[in-house]
Amino acid sequence: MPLIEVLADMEMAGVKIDLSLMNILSEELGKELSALVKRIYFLAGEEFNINSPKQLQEILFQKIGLRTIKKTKTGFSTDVDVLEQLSLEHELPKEILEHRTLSKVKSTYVDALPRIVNHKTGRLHTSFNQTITATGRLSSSEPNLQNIPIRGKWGQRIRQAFTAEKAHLLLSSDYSQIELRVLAHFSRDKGLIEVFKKDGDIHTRTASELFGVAPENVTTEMRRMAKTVNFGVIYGISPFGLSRQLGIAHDEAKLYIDTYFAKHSGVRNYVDKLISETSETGYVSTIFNRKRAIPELLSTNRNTRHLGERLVINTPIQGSAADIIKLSMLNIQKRLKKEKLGTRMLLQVHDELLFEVPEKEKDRAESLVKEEMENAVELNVPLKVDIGIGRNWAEAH
DNA sequence: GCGATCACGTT
DNA sequence: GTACGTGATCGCC
Repeated sequence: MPLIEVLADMEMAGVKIDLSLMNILSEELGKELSALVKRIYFLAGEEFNINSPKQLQEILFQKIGLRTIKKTKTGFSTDVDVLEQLSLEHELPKEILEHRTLSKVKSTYVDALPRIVNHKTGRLHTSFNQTITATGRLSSSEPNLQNIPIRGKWGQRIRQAFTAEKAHLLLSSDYSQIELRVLAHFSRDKGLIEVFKKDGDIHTRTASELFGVAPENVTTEMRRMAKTVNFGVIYGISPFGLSRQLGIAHDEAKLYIDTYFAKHSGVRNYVDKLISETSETGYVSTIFNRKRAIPELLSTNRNTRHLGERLVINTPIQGSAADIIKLSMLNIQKRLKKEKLGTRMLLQVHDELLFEVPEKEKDRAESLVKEEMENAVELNVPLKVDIGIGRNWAEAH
């Protein structure tokens, strides 16, 4: 609960937005969108509401006669996975996807955020909610500043609009692989501990194990797949989920998972033991003893039970990472005050903190933040923090 | 105006 | 496959 004061400070501080850049982006997006709309109407042979999944379904599956791939409660899905498959057979789905991306960026961020800039401060003030999530993470709302785009051209340009005050810089500090380090800690898995103690590349190491090649022979593609497997482990992996995520066969996904657990018996034993213990106690705990009941584990429904198993695995990891960054926020705020620095904490995005730093304080702030985050707790592997500094959030990252 | 639905942004 | 919040559409009150 002492975190409340830190959160209140962050909410009151707010973050500066470059409104003229947002305006430029809005106009560019508007132009690109209207060109797309024209092409889409031409390819569809008629005008319709592109933002209506219902109308889009009729065009794709009835008028054009493309194959249906998966169902929703009320009809056939037109989500990104479906449209990507359909783009192999027709021009239209590709244009729809592009339209979706641009209209999401425009309506949710570029147009919405400037409308709610505070008139007195000229800044954007979010609410950080402390009692919403099941795992102990924070959430952010009105506006949600924890889901600002980062990928692709438009993600970068939107983050360029999050700027520092005059004579200030933005400093972004993020925990490197905190969830996998927490897993290494809980599971005491020898391989995981070794790679983090040596500060090795975890995804390359996993790829080397999964594909049976030396680390120096790991290809980009192998590393990409291994990265997905590592994330899968945190989420409570299943062959079904992994095969869908990687677009590979169920059997191949199962092989990767089996190989992973064969190479990481510490993780396998940890997961097995945790699930059986949780079946007895009914709840899991984080590193600071935050608890979450997992009634799903005892469900008679197989899918719900499997969901319960994933929650048992994921909650202590995600929740412990949340505990750790919250403690570091408290310690950082305490030191900033004690040392009378002008640096202000602005945002928390689960494993990242964003600060606004007076230019002259840059080096002091950097070492203070890094030290407090890396030493917030002592695990049986080191915690590592990457820091970036720049005029805007894109540069700082 | 409200809620359900679909879709999609982040970690 | 975890955890969230928001926008657009659409049917209903």
